[in-house]
Amino acid sequence: MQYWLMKSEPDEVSIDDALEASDQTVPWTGVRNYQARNFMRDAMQVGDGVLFYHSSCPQPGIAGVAEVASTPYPDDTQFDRKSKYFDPKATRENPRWMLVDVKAIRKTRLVTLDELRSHADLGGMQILKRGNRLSITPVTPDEWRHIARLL
DNA sequence: GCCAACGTTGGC
DNA sequence: GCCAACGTTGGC
Repeated sequence: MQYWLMKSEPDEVSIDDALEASDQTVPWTGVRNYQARNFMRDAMQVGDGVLFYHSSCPQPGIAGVAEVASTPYPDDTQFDRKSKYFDPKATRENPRWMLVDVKAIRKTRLVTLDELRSHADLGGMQILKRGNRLSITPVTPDEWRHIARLL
């Protein structure tokens, strides 16, 4: 069992959108970074805990709790010419981008970046590091427990 | 909209 | 394999 923080732009998929989806589950489409892909493809297990993070919005922060709900499979948007996530170098035989399904468990109060920064125990979180851009990052069990108490 | 940080691309 | 140029991310 591992823990993860996954960023989503609420304009695209918010925690509310995920909760309203069928089975409260959404495919985590659009990741086009190899490190983030590798986490989904190689490291995630069904049932892993997920902090659902809202980014690129007026109030960035942790907005909900979710879990990994599938094994990895190809991200369909890479094959769709009309999608902004289309990748001309990807083929069905040789997909480049893999994803997992994420099942929303519950919406939480918004734990903002400022609040996260105010907790010394969370100082090591990747999301708080300068220049961090990775949309999926591992969360340690200690960080998970600490954040769970804030929610 | 700005811009620092960082990933990717491609010429060499 | 280096590295400059370019593109993207994401908080502010």
